[in-house]
This record gives sequence, structure tokens and C-alpha cells, in this order.
Amino acid sequence: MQYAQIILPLNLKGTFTYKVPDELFSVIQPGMRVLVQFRGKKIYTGIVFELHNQEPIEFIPKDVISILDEQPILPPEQISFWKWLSEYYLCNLGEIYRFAFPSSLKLESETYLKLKPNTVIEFENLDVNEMYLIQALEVKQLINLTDIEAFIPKKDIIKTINSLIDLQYIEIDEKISEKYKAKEVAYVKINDEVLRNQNLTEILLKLNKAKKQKDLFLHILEKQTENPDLPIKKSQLFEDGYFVSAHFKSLADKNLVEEYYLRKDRIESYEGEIEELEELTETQEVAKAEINEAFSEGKNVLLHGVTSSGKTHIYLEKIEDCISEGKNVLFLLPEISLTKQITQRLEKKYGRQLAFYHQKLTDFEKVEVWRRIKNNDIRILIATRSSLFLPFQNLGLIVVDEEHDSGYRPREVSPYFNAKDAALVLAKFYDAKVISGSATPSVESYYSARKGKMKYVFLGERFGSVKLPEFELINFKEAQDSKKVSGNFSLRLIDEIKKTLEDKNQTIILHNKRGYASVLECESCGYVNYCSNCDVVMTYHKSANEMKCHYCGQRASKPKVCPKCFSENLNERGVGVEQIHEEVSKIFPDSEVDRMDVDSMRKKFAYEKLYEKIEERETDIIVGTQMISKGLDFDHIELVAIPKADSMLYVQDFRAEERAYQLITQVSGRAGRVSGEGKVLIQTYNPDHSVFQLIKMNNISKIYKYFLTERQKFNYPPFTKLIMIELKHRRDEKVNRASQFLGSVLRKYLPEDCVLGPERSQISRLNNLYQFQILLKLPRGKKYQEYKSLVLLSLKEFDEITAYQSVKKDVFVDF
DNA sequence: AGCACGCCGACT
DNA sequence: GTCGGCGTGCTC
Repeated sequence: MQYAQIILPLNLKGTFTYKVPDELFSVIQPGMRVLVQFRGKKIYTGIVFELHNQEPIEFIPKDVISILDEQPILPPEQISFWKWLSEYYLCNLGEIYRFAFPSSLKLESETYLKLKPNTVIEFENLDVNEMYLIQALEVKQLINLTDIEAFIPKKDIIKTINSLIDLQYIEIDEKISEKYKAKEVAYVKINDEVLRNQNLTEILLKLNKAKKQKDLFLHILEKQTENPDLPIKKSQLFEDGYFVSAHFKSLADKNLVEEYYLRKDRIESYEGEIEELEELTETQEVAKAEINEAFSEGKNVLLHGVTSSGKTHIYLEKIEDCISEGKNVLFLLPEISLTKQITQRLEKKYGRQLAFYHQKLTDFEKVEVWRRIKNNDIRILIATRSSLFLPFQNLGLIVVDEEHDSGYRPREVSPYFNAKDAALVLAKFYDAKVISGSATPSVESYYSARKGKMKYVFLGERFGSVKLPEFELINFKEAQDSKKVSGNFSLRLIDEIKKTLEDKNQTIILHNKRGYASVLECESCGYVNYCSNCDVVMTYHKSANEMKCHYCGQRASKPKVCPKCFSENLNERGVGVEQIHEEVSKIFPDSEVDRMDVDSMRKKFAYEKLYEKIEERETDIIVGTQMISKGLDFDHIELVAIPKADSMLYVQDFRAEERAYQLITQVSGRAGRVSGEGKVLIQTYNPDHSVFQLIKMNNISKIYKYFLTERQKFNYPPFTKLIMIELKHRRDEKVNRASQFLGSVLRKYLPEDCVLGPERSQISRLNNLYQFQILLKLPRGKKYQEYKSLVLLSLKEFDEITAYQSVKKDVFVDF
């Protein structure tokens, strides 16, 4: 094989042909990384996609400089998967490569390196090249590969860098975004000072007046001396209810104890003992048997289990089955913060054979996981969507937890693929099985399971036969007419919250809108505050006292007077979660009311602190956005209230009702998890709306039947396939013309009723880019392939118009 | 993607 | 007369 098709880490179509020099002939294999030159002197790490003997005629290929791997870094299953992904989602292989690989595995000319802070370097163990590079970095803090070419031979560069990265002397400079929040857990210890200097008897004497504080102090002291290396979890202190956090706080105020935080999601071994799994309940046993049956028939499974039905328990059983057969497991989550119970159990059992993978790891940590997966050192990987590209060996099972979650398909990061669907395909290449699980499966998955493409396994009962919460609809219009309201709350709702407070239980209030008011409007001239980058009004955030654009993140100070007519009367329109929080605090002045949304959780440890507060039952009422539907599994939440439920339904999106159903169901799952006495109050102007009525009846098959009928009526998925094409450009005129042109080309090839638009996107300008979109509704089945190739043809025709090349084009398959 | 090339207006 | 904006073309 004389020629290689190479994938480059650039967003370019297809692969590039390079000549394999004689000396590399016998070594080169698909899936290996190679060093190549591209465009003049630039060096890139590419991946061998295919080898062949066909000499290119239109250009003279360059040589492969060198091979970086002894064994292919990508197994053949992954190469097939990449190929499928790029064809199905109409994205470039280079895009996938960039997304899939950690930076230090794809070094290129523009990669910048720096010394790792606080490292002691042992020079005597370094070779000449390594020494040069370290010295260069001591002089100049940041160096890129092009700079390095000046003093290290091209062929040795990557080797030198890799060896220094391995030694942890240097690292890749990646301006890691500030968003990163490590999941940390609070631990406690006796103040170091106290242990060193002070007289214990004296301290205890002083504490004699506060018995509980003294007990707590002794408790911590005892634990700490018993096993100095085992950190003491703060939450553990309050488990049996004898101590409360106020006791701890008093001790901390006296400087006797202190709390500290440790990162939770680090790859670390666990030394505790392994608990045996509890027996499955009868219902769970049945579900497990059904899964086994499905697997033996070669079918994948959709596990539809109501909230608290113990899906996790079943996953665990199947994970252990898979591992005991000698195969490995990938456990997918929509976001890594949701590790919760599953991790604890698995960490105990598998220790170092368990690892985590997600985009918030440092580059070094990512490479570490890559290496261990490659060496088949990991039995189970808990990870987000980017893990699908890891070089798995012997993969036997993929679990997709919370399969309905939109986190599997973020719209902002390319390549645009749906991880839950891609997981099914990846599993096929590995001959592995998939369990997708959710309490509220997506309509598409439900349909596909009901059609027999997957096995549908239903768990309709909560663990331990605990009853599901009871739903009640409150007619807000009626309440208003009879003057039984206070602000956004009906007296009925206030009454129920009061009752819950009296029983010393907790309430969750869902209001899925950030900020205080969605608009500030001038009373006299109607002026509203638009974002300067986007065609969107800015939201008023009272707690931060500023205006925010929720789309581009821009902030502005709150206007005191109308900038246009100088009127001082600015009306707040549209209720946000901050306002609901304020209202609730006023109605219940003696209760602890906390807010949970992205804005209030931005501060370091904010989430951890609130979590513990709720766990210790210091918080009485939690007001929050959709964030509260995830991960809040507490025993004493008995009431879930949704004061303005209508706002969820009136969103311009054919999935709005499905989303509302999922959100309401997920949040209500927090209520009465132990008592079985949970209550959900939905306040609405439209109590007769089908979605609310169906939720109240809690008849799952009817709900899905309703969704499916609606989808069929309006030709939406799963009855059709959607492709959305979005065009963006700084100049409105240009993108308008471009999208008209693309629309006409598409209509040339496709039937009229398949092409909708072009029309302005819902947000016509975002980040200073004007946006237009075209929606394609294509038939399913065999015809789809045919139609899709026509779409591809149209896109190609569009790409040939040079004038439109500067128009950014995003294609979302299965929109 | 990202970089060089080339064509126009705003400055010393 | 030059600096730098961005539209265009091209990469094995």
C-alpha cells in the first residue's frame, strides 16, 4: 500500500492523500497517528483512515513524515463508527477527530506548551532534546511546535514532547474556560491549631455548657484519631439526626473545627468495603428477566421506569453480569454532575477499574483514561458523550441513563450528533448491547421500542411499593375570579405549602425562567432593552442588579430611567424565578427559602452548599429552574409546586409539550420518595389542556399515544426525519440571499412539501450574526437515503457558489 | 478551519 | 504614499 488517506484535525471535507515512504511500508496501519505537513510548513498529527495503491492524478502527494504509534490508536470499530457518524450527520471527519481526541494526542504546529507549575525537574534523566525544550520553556513561557523546529529535529519533536508530558514536566496550554466547576464534597476535621497547642481538658470544660457541641467535637476527634487518613464527610455527621449543622457551625465559629473540600470525580481508588447488592424486588426481577431475554435475542432495551423505581439497581446488576463475562461497560450520562448513587456502589466494587471521562477533565487526565482504556485496564467507564470515541476494547454493554435528556445532543458544539442514537450504532460495531433508561423516554425512543426495534421494558412501580405522587390541577383563572390569590400564588397552593412546612417537610417550587423579569418596559414610550449583539430583549436580574442576554451572555447595567424618553416608570414584565423566590420568601417569612438556578449556582461550591443544606433539612422551600429536576434525591420533599405551568407549553417547538411533560414528571419524582405521600400541584389557566389532564391521570401509555397522534398529524418525527439547515452571516442581506438560493436548489431536487422555509430563525440575530433556517421533512425508510443524497447534492451545489462561502452553514440531522 | 493573497478606504 | 479591513481561494 503506497498511499494513505489521512484525517486531519481541521474542519475540511474528506481525507487527504499522502505517500507512504518505503521505510514505513511495513509498519503503517489504519488507525495509527502520523505526522504530516499540510499547507506549506505546518505540521499536523493525522490519522490513517485507509491505505490504498491508487496514485492521485491531480496533485503530487507529500510524504508521511513519521508514524507516532506502534499499534493503531483507533480500533477498527472506531474507524467504522467515525465513518458512519460523518455520513449520517453530514459532518467532516476532521471535526470528529478534533472533538474526539485530547489535545496532546493531536499535537500540531499551533499547539502551545508550557512548564507545569511547581515541578522539580530532574535534569540528569533527560536526553538532549528534552533538555533543550525545558530550557527553552524556562526562557519563554509559551512555545509552539513551529518554534521547537528551530532546535529539535522534526522527527523527534513529538517524541520529546510526549515524554515530557508523561513525566508531567510540561503541559498543553489550553485557556480552560472559567465555567469549570469541580464536584467537591465537604469534609470536616479538628482545627490543626487545636491539636497542636491547646489543652483538651480546657476546651471540653468550656464546652460543658453546650452538650451537643461537646459530643460532636468528641465524635469528630474520635473518628479522626481512629483513622487519621480517612476523611470525615460532613453530611455523615448529621445522618442519624442527633447533631444538626448549627452545632457544627458553633464549633467552627470557636475555631475548634473546620471544613474543607475534596474533589469527588477524580480518578482515585476506593478503600472502603464492598456492600453486596440488595435483592431485586419481584417487579425488578421481572424486568431483569425481560432484559436478559432481549439480549439473548440480540435486541437492545428501552428501560422505562417511573421515578424511584430502581432503574439504577437494574443497571448495576446488568453491569456486573457484563463484567463477569469478561467484557467492559460504558455508562453514559447527559452530564457528569449526575454521578450520584451509581458511582458510590461501583467505586466500592471496582476501585481502579472504574474511571470517569468528560470534557472537564484536564488534558493530562483525559490522556490517562485513553491510555488505560487502550490497555484494557478499565472495566467500567462513567462518562459523557465525548467518551463514545475512546478506543474501547471488548465493549459489552452501553447504558444510556436519562436517555430523554437534551444533554445528549447539545446544539452549540459541533459535530452535531445525538449521543443516545450514536451509542446504538457504536454498540453494533462492537457487537455490544445497549440499555437506554428513563422515567420519561423521548417520544422517538418510545415509538421505536413499541414498534419492536428495541425491547420495551416497563417498571411501573416505585421501589418498595411506595406510591407515586398525587397530582392536582389548580384553576388559576377561577382562583383569581374569586379573589383567592396572592400574587402568582393561589390561596390553595399557599395552604398546601403551609401544611408541608408544619409537618417539617420540604417543598420544591419549579419555575423554569431565569432572572427576575423577562423584560423592562418603559410605561410611557414602550421602550425595551435589546441586546446589542442579538435580536433579543434583555432579562432583568435583580440579585445581580443587571440586565443579561441569555443567548450571548452580554451584561448591561439596569437602566434607572428610560434611555429614550427619560421616564422613570419602567415596568417589569414576565415573571422570572427570582421574583417567585422573592414572593415565596415574603409569604413565608419564617421559613428558609433558597433559590437554585444557573445564576445562583455560579459561585464556587454553591451547589454543594445548598445540597447539604437541603440534606440537613435547613432549607424548607427550594425555588428553582429545571436544574432542580436532576439529582435532588431527598427523603423529605413532600410537595412539588408549579405556579406558572403554562409558560412551559407556549414555546415555538414541536417538542414543547413533550419537554413540559418530562420536566413536570422528573420534578414530581422528587416528591414523597420514601413516604409515598407526595403531592404535585400544577397551577394553570388551562386545566383542560390535554397535557395537564394526561399528567393528572398518570396514564403513561395514553400520554405517549397523545404525543404520537400529534406528531403523526403534523408530520413530525418519529413519522418523518428532520434535517435543519441554519445559515449565518454578519450581513443580513447576504445570508438572506444565500438561504433563498439554497432553498431554491433544494426545491429543485426535493418535493415541495419536504422543504420548509427559508425563514428567519426565532432569534434572527445572535452574537451579531443574522440567521436563517430551512427545515427539511423527509420520509422515513428506504426513501430517506435517496432523499438525503439529494440534500447532499444540493449542499454541494450551494458550496460551489464562491460568493456564499463566507456564510456559515450548520446542518442538524435528526433535528 | 486558517492563512495568504489582493483589492479598497483611512491615516501619517 | 502605507496600514489594515475583509472577500476569495486553496490546502494532499
